[in-house]
Amino acid sequence: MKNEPPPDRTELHAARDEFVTQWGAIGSAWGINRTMAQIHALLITVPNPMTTDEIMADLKISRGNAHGNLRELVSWGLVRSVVRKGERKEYFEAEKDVWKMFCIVMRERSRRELQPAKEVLAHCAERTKGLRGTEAAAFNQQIKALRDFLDLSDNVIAKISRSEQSKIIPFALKFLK
Amino acid sequence: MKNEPPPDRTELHAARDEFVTQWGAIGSAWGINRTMAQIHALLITVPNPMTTDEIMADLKISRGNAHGNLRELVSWGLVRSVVRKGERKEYFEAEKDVWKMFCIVMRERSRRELQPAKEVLAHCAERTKGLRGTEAAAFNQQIKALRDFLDLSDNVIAKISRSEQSKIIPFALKFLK
DNA sequence: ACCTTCTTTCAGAACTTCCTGAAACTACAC
DNA sequence: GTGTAGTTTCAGGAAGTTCTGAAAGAAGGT
Repeated sequence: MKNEPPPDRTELHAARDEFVTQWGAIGSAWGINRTMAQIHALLITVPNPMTTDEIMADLKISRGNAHGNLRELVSWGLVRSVVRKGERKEYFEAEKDVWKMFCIVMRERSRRELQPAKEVLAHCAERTKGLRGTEAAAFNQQIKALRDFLDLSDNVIAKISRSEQSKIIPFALKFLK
Repeated sequence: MKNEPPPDRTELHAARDEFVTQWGAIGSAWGINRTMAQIHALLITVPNPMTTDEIMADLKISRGNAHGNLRELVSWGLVRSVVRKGERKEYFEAEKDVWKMFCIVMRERSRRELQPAKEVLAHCAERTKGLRGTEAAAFNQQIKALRDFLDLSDNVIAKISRSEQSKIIPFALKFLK
């Protein structure tokens, strides 16, 4: 019941493997754990939800590794855990819509990295705002420029990711150039 | 000639130190080497170009470390080296315009990370395009969605960073939401 | 209560990335 | 050529990150 020989299964499997491997490498460059990127790559190109054990076997990784990274992906909202009725095992499936993936990542990165950055800047501005002298003025101005920029980024991300549709960007693109 | 006592130099210096430290930490989260982020933070908040030795002393880092990261910043285009006539030392100064910084970073990351990703996807699409079966079809479709998304991103980055002015974004922002 | 299946945790190992300090190199001046 | 000021390189070590495997913890079934 599990093995009607599917056409070109081997080649498809190999291609997916390549994608998973390479995607992991690319993830690293963006500050994302390699295994996490691999699990994600696997789940978005696979037709059905997978269990921890299947993922372990497929990627040849340990239980602890698979477990931790799956939790992380779930906490980002990129992966959901699904339970099939009558089964105790937990299955995992990824959000496959590329646009939604993008919005999730932007929202999360904004929350996790832009906000802290803004606080740092606010604090620096606070402690130097009373200082006199041209050097202090220049420092303050630079900090302000950075703050304004981050506020703007925040805004863009919020707006883009609220409008849950991909048509917006090609549309807005027309106004640029 | 070097030490007219500047107002609040100490507090300003401390605030800059805080900024440098924290910015380094934030850089890490974005896949950027901590020291590189710190040197950059230092150079964008300092009034005059600095030498390698001054940077080493300020950040308490080794010559090799300072040297390598300065080269890297120069190769990104975020820092320029300037030579003062009659002096043999090399001075470094950062691009301070936040908008230009942003464009540089986007262009570089696109070149260094988006392009490789696109090649990976192109190759995966190539090897599976002839396969039959619904699973292969789904795989192909997903790869295509990713490619389209990266192409779009490329476009956005190219257009935004070509129009060398920050007014564009707030303007385009009006059309969203 | 006990067994089975699945999940979670975590100490230490493996790996990767980054940094240091010293030596080699370059270029100019005398 | 010798000296001096500055730059570049790199082997080895330190620090940081990720992974493993085993053990402990749920949760349900009989």
